[in-house]
Amino acid sequence: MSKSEATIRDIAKLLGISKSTVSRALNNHYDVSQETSRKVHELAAKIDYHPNLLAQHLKLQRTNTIGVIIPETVNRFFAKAVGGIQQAANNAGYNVMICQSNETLALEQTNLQTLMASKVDGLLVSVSRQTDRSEHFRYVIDKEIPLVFFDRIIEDLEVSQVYSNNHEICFQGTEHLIDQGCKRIAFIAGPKHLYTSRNRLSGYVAALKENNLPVTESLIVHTNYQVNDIEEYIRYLFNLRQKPDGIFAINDMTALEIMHILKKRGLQIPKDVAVLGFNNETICKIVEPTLSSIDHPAFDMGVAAAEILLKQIGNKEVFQEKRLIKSKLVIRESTTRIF
Amino acid sequence: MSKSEATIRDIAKLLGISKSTVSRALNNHYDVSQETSRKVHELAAKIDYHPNLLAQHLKLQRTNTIGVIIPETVNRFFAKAVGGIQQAANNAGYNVMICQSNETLALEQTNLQTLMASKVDGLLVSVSRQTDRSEHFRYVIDKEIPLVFFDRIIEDLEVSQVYSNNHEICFQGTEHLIDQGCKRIAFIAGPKHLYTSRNRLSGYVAALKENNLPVTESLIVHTNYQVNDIEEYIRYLFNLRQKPDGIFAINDMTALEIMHILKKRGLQIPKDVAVLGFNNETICKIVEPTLSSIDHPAFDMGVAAAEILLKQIGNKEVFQEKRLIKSKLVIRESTTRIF
DNA sequence: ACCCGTCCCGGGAACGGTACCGGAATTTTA
DNA sequence: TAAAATTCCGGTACCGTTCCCGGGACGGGT
Repeated sequence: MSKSEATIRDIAKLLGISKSTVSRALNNHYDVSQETSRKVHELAAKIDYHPNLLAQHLKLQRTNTIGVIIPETVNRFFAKAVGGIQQAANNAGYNVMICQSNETLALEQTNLQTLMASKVDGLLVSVSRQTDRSEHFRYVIDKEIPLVFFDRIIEDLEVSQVYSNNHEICFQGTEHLIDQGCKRIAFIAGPKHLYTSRNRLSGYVAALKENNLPVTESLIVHTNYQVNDIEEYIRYLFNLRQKPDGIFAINDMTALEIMHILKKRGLQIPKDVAVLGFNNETICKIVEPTLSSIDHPAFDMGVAAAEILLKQIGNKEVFQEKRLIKSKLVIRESTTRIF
Repeated sequence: MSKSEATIRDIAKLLGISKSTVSRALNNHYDVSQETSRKVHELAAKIDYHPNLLAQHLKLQRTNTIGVIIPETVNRFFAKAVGGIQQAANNAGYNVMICQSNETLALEQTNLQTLMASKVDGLLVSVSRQTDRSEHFRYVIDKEIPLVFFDRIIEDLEVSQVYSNNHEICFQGTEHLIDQGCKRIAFIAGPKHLYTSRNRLSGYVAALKENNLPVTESLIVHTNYQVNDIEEYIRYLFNLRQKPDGIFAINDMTALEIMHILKKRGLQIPKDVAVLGFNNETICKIVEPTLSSIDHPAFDMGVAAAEILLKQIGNKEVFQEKRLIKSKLVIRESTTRIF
């Protein structure tokens, strides 16, 4: 008895009415008398009836769930973004199904398949660092399933996107380092083809040019967001004839590791080398010296992405919205060389 | 045409056979000739047929998805655990639906409702820090839905659980501090009624008693995993007549903040005060001094929990499995006072 | 007395699959 | 050559909803 759930026709039978009437009553439709409606609701509560969402979704052809594909939950940026997505979705009565691509294209593709097979009403994605093609997303677009990219977007697809001012903020960050007297600024960049890292790098380059500093290829290091080979990069950088006096790192973890290595080498921060991170995690405030960073509003981006997607799911006419969520430069001790 | 998906009866019509045959062919059942099976598969591939999981699940009365309720994804422990869960689940052909309770009982309860309404095949949960009752879980158990707790478990429920040696490892950690010559060890504990923090605290107390040290109430501080009031706790601790010479903190973030505050106060670590963290995050290795910590195997716990749950979903006879995943003490500079 | 609205309600067809069961066609066995 | 077994397939019910459509009851207007 506790095995099989109560259904709408159990209520119908018990009340001696038809299941269509019960359905209408439960959905507070017209064409049902106050009296029967009350009886239905009472009985439903009594026998602990819960509608079977599977059946409902099959019939209604929508699932009230949105699918999310992110590279990794252990990446704090995405963990926070997921928080924002869930908040916005839940407020609108939607559920969220999260998949991780583990930064691989293959998993991203299969994630897409399973989410589509699950008939999600829309998709939120931030691509993996391997993703250098977009056919799988075109497929989604062809099927007219609402799709919104956030943070790591693909530009040449005609879909909505939530992005941040990567170029501008890195321009600003680099200029800040220049203002502090840095002449040779190294840039620890992300994977080359990734939207975010490409634009961040271009911001750095633009700032150098704007300030008549040479753009030195050897000072630009491309990483793949792994932490393990940082030590080697640093060794390389500080074996150059002219060593860097400032480092702009792609994320805070990398920046912290760099600071650690520099300190071991007897270098002072920010006196000998200024270090600027990215993401502005809480750790920045409680490290020695405190780490300047770029505040990258993950939660807000998640909220924005979800909002746009939900709007898109509501309206059937397709539209494209590109929303900018600005990052901000947060200056702390690690880049303060002028008092 | 691209709007409505191809169905099993489209294939049937096109091939002039019945949909039951198509269904059998697609599922590689018996009772269908090689010839027709081939034709069905070819056509399915050609018209890009994908089975509608909603319909399948409704008919089959199972969804191949497991529900997960965790306090927060931004908590790295749970982010990692989710990684393990997803890996194990995907390997077994299961999907994962993740919900966050945001550390509140209310959200935990509604999460449970939505997951059950979605007809997940089983549930994996780590309770919120507010959770001090278990009725909502009893409800799940009554419905005979497989349920496995991990890390933050509820002991008095007869369900499977994956836990770690909280008591033992904190005993060991505390004894390590004692071995390093600490006489007055403060313990920054978590919420009182939480399984993990309760047992960690008891391990600390047991170690003190075992080593004939007094258990001083004023050295035990209960936090709620928020970071903001740490400064006040430290001020309190170091205003005591006899100040602590060792601190065992509930997590690494707290430990780091404590180190930061102590350094600002001119205290040396580990000379004046030894500090021991919990979770062994990567940051421990790149901070000054490097932070000793407890390695708490999140990923493995996630894998174990998922494995047990899947086994439970497979077998219909209910059973209870309690699996221990051991934490390990990792000693670094912050607690090394004897050379 | 008839017609027409309004108010409720029930029957039944979907949604897209799966599975039981029965039966026709073909092959094997007696 | 007839009976039995095997192979393959179709019809149909069902999973639990929603919704369209038709219709009965009742009342008021002509």
